[in-house]
Amino acid sequence: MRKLRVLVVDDEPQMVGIIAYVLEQEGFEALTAYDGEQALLKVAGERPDIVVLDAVIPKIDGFEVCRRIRQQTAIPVIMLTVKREEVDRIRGLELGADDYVTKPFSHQELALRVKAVLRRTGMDRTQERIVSGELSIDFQRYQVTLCDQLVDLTPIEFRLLGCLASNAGRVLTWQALLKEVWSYEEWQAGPELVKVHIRRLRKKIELAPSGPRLILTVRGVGYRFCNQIVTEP
Amino acid sequence: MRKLRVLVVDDEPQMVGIIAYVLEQEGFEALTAYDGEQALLKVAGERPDIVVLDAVIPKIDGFEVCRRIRQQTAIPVIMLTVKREEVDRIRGLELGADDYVTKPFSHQELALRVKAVLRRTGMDRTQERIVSGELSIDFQRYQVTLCDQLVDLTPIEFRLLGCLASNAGRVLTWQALLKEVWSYEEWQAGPELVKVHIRRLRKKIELAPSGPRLILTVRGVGYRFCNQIVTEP
DNA sequence: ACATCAGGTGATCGTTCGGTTACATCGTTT
DNA sequence: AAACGATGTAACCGAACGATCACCTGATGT
Repeated sequence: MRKLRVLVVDDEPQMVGIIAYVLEQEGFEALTAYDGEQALLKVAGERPDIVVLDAVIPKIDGFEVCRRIRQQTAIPVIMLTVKREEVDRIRGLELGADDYVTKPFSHQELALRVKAVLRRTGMDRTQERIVSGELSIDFQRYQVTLCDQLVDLTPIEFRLLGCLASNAGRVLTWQALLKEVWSYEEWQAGPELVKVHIRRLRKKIELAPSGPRLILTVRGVGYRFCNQIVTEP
Repeated sequence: MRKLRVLVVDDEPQMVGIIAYVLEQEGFEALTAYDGEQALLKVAGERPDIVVLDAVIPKIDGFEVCRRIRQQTAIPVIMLTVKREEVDRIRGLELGADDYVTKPFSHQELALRVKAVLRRTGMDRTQERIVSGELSIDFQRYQVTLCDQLVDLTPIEFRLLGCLASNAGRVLTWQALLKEVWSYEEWQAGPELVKVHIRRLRKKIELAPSGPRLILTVRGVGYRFCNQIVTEP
């Protein structure tokens, strides 16, 4: 499960350092930039999951940076400002920032806001458990239970299931799965690899492996994890 | 809820005073020492929960003090140095310090680091004991008992157990353990180091070392401390 | 109805990972 | 100086794991 990446932008290196440190403690990966130009470059090049952006920065100011980011991408932005009164004024500007935090702020508060924004925007992958009917996946314990019985999965099986389940409802192609689960490019292995592992996974978690109810195959496309009970014809 | 106790060591009384004040504001209890000899005596006599240690102090220098503390106890240490470049050089020295802070530092930052280290190393324990079945870990006395019998653990073994037990249920990779128990970066040692120490620890606390019930291995991932009885199919 | 193709199934083989033991090193103790 | 205990390193073994293949099954289209 990939770490979420935060781009921290501020002109004071000390502030950047502290914020980066705090967020790293909370399990994020921190990227840094010290002016508006750098910020936009890093956004384009590194594709962070969220940006924490000071309003007053050199080259291009924070508001403009925010506007451009939101114009070109869907990456959420949290803005830092000094004055509380400013917040209301800024909100009117329709910059599209997802949240505003006034300096000074507690570190806890910032971390909470970052998480909250990610959760709201649906980018949150920090989820620790997925429960779907009789099946429960615990990412912290690396444990899967089916009808309250422990199921013993290998690392790849676990990642495969995790990948499918956290995209429940969506169809994933074998190429996508290769990339997510194996970190392979599609030329590094064929669809057989995925097939075999899907098979083994089904054998372990499906009550009737030949009539799968959780991992459904969408012919010609890929596989889809389903949490709803399917009515049989 | 017991207050966590911090030993602050520096040769400048003023600096000691400031640090102590800041940490007291944050809810810690502060002890003080002004040279290396005093520091070691206080560590032995008072058993603080964490030590904040300046590099340049009389009698015995900070690095040596750090090394000795970590050799004889599991108490985490934060070192203060003047030069930022020094930090990288020192990190390589395998002193085992848990974090490094360069002067000058903001008070906020120091407090934050202290808390972070305590959280990471699992020595956070406002809780003083962890009891899991026949096993009991006493963080105040640095003692572990198994079936009411004292078990003699080395400092590393104690830290390892403490780290696993205070993250009970969560799987910790060997990289994470290296970082939290040894304060190593992952290139400084391989998985063998962790393997061997896990083995030694199991030999001492597991009733049947080959069928471990407390320290479980999750193949391909890491180790997990388990406090619940798992029903096998 | 038949050919074709995607997906399912089972077996096999080389590799990896964790457990284990033995040994080298360093500091401390006697 | 010798002995000991704690720690780190290296080598080996065996079981578990993962990749590939060969073959089967069932759907689809002409």
